[in-house]
Amino acid sequence: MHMDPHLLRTFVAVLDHRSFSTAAAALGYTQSAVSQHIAALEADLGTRLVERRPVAATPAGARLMEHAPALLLRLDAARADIARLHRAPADRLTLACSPAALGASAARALARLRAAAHVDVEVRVVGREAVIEEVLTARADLGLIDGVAAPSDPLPLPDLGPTVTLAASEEPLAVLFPCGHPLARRDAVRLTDLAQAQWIDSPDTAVPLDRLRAVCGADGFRPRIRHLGTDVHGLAALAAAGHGLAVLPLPLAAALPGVTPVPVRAPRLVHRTELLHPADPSAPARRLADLVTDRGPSRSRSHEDSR
Amino acid sequence: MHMDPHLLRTFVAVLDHRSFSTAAAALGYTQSAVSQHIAALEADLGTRLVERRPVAATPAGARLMEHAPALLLRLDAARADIARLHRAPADRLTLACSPAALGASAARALARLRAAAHVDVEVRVVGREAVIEEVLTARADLGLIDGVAAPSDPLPLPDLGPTVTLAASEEPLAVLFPCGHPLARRDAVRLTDLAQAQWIDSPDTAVPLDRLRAVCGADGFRPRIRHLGTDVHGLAALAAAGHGLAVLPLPLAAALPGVTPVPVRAPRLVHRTELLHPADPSAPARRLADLVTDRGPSRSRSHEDSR
DNA sequence: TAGAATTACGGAGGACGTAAGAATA
DNA sequence: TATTCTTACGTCCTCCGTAATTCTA
Repeated sequence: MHMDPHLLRTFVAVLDHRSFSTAAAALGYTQSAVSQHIAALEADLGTRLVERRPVAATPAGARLMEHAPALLLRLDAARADIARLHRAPADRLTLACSPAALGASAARALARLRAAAHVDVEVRVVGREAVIEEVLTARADLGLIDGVAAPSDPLPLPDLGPTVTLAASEEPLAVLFPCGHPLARRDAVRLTDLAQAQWIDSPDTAVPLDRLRAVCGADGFRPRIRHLGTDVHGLAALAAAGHGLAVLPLPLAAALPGVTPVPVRAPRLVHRTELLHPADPSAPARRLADLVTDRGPSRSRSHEDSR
Repeated sequence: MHMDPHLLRTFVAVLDHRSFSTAAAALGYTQSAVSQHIAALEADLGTRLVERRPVAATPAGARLMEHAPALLLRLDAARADIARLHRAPADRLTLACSPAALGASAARALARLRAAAHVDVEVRVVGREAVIEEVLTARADLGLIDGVAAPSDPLPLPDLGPTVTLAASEEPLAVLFPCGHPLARRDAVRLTDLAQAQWIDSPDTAVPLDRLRAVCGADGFRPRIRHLGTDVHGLAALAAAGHGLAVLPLPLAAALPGVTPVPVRAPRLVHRTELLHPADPSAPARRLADLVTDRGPSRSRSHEDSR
């Protein structure tokens, strides 16, 4: 009865679904049970967490929502971590991948691995958060995740537990302009000059706008339309049609039809791809990690040895 | 019954105490209950987690130990975060502080705050992990934590949830030599040259040796004796007596008796102090934060907005 | 053989479903 | 008034303590 994971799970489900009843259905509970769960949590914490009709988080509930999903994820990660110990090495390697992380170098490494080791590889392209989730919960053996950072800085990844990140590659950034756009003929642009432009918010495919805001230390980058999913070509189509701008790695952007990528000159940033793997990856996973990073058995920074 | 926090709590206690019975006493349970908790966890995860007589973690148990304490801490953090919302602003400000973080600038800021705002301040000096714990669980309003990093790099802090870090200050590093030591007359030393020297492991007071190893990318830095607690002068006494070397910030080290601090030339590192505070600090806490960092109301990097 | 963990068992309390009752759009 | 959440209540099951049992240093 004391912050039970079940309670947290239904709490999250209720806010996700904005409804007790559909949350109950999703979890296989009765509406009544869900109601009791929320009531129990609220009694335990001594505050109302959820506003009913319409269902929404109270300030306290919003606070709890900053913790609960991470807690539940880590709980699953713990279970997965232990399960991994007693699991036969799979014959197939699963790689979770954010769209812009699946660049040429990763593809080449995969090809080499399949040729050399005759390992079946499954590549699953998902959003960035999902990459982390899949690696932590062992639904994927490895993850490739992309983002922007200052050159040779690590990506700021949240709360990974005993997981290891390995730098994979850095590439220049580019802004996608529709072909024929006045700025499309420039050699380079400054992101800060474009803060007031029209942007496409494509948090899972391109660089998320809030990340741009953070990294430029500037406001702006207001989304004009929102693009969900992990389809790079769909994003390119939107950009080509003039719906707004987006930031992608230059090599990837250069291969997209209908858009002209213009390198980002300032601030000095790179598109960085990192390889995520559990603390003790399987042998083929380790193999692939070495291939992707293009170096021999290698040092990597771990997340729990810090301070 | 599904990875209940209670079970995790007793699991951690059992391994901490290396005994079911003393863990039971510490938790206010019966030995029997503890035994049942462990059995339940092991049944749930399908593996033995604890070796009995002597009590020790199995490999799977060690895995779980990489998650359980963090989970429990975050659980407490969530509760504390919510409690903070409905709590009257305290008349007293509590600052948790790692020993080497309490430098001159922090002391000055505290003095100014007391003078300007007539706020009672309680400073509690504890180990680095405890600083994080106290801030997350709202036992302290603010935390000052120190460590080494490359210049203007953030400290690598684990899993802080919705917490904000604010750069406070950077200072040169120094190695503590006993006065009269042959190297004590040098202007500067390289840490890597000293990897094979005798070291004092003082993880809570000086820079932890494993951090030195990580940051130098070198092995060595073997502990000769271990110094626990948070007493800088005790550490200095040990160093002065020639028991081994330790790394501290230069300004602090210069004020210690019996030792000669020699600046670290390479690798290019700084002693960095960061101020930790919850996402919505109380007004006096915010005030102190601004004083410590010596700038007006200020931007800060948050931990959950990443990617 | 003593100290320490496990197993057996019973009672108290918690959790969930059914169903009836309030509340709001 | 219809939908959605809450409350009431009964049943089942879980949890923990007592106490007897087994294990091992």
